[in-house]
Amino acid sequence: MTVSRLVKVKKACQNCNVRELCLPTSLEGVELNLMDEVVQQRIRLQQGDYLYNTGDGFKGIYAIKSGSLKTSGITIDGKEQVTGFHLGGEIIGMDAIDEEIHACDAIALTDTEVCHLPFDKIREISIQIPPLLKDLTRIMSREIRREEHVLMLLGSTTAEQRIARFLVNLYDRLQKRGELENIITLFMSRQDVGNYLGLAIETVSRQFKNFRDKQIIEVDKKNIKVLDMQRLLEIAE
Amino acid sequence: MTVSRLVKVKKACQNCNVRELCLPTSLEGVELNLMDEVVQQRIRLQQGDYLYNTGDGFKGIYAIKSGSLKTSGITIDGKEQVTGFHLGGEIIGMDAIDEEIHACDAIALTDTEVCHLPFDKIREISIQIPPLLKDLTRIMSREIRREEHVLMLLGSTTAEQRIARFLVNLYDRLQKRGELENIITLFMSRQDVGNYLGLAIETVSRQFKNFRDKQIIEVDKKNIKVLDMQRLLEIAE
DNA sequence: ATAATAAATTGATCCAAAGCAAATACAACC
DNA sequence: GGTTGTATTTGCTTTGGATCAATTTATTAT
Repeated sequence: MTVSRLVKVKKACQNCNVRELCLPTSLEGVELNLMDEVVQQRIRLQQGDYLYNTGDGFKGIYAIKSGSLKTSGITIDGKEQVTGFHLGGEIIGMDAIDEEIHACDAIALTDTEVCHLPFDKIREISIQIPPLLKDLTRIMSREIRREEHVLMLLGSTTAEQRIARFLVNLYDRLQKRGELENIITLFMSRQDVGNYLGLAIETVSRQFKNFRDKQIIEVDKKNIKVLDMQRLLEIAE
Repeated sequence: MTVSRLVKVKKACQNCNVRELCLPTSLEGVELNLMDEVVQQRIRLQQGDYLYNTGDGFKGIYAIKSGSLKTSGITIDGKEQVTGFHLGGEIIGMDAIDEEIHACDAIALTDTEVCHLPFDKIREISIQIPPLLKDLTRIMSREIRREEHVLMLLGSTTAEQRIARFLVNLYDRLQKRGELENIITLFMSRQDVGNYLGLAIETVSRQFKNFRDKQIIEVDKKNIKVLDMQRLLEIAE
């Protein structure tokens, strides 16, 4: 099902123009340069579609144009473990470069558009255009640091602190992408939040209530309005 | 103190020969190729020495020849958070490539030797020798996957499972490096283990006792002898 | 050696978050 | 509209692991 979608999109959008079709406004210079040179196709995903599955052969990395995805692996005992949420302007799939096999699933959480960046071509062009090589290493380095950051996030002891840090992080990323002032759109389920943060969904729900009671946020299903960012930052520390 | 050590080593070991001086036997091909081209100096660290501090300017990445290090960041509220343990054959410092500032501390847990790999030179040579570019991206990809793996590790609910997974992971890495059969040498303190796994040191201690009572391991201070790997794997799942 | 300091273990208590269960809200479908 | 299935919230109970405190075991210095 996902595969047929991919094929269809491929036909519809060969060599699409980067600037026109595949550029989230939030993309920073490094991604922009890279994409400009190597983008070949745009892929549309509906909510729930897989961009790739664990075990899939590596075909390249993906720049997220719009929408959102989660990456999640399967632990040895068969349970899902969400390892990250990804927004427009970010690049995913770099964990598969080494072994040429994807080590996790990437699933669209909303309708999403990504640009496929064939990695062989990236390498090829990086040799011809040295500044692009710098961009490439910077992008990969950033991903390493992002994951280190998640590790720090999970280091917090209390559920309250984890949720606060999660919200602050998401807020920052959404604001950077020009989303509505003070609104955090949770594009993932409570289940995914809990899984990601190592908390039961009930705990996630109760912490939202906790912050609501303290007049720090307003919760309307998937939309969270931040009323008191100062307090939220204090709790996150 | 660390700085003076670095300077001293620099003088003693300029342009040391890679094959002779800086090669852990466990280094895989990709690191080996890379190092062969760009290694300039070897750095000796004593237990407790910092290879770099958070905020230090980025001077390059480091291939660990022998010994072990931990990387740890400081959370917003000032507490330490261990983000990884690193053994001979691994490469650290790649999180700083993007912003050219180290985002964490790297501290030697035992007497350690590392090879300094200036990153500008790596890029330069990668352009001249394309296979090295592939090696470089593979090494960075591997680091991304390693951190994803840690995230999965922390996803496990119970302390017992976390400790089991931690031991299995360490066992595998040490065996790959040709360490003694069935012996896991804990080169880090219980404090570090607990911090890394998000557990109190008392819990770490009690879980070791738990596995000891179950005849799964034998604990002699820093040395853990695995008596029943099957059981350990079952608990880790 | 012995003292002093730090690391690790063990015991006992307490609490935050998990687990269970039931109720409510939402979405998709006929 | 109503019905079914899913997601979320809320209440209640249980428990795993944190915390506090004391002891034992290492390590370092004198």
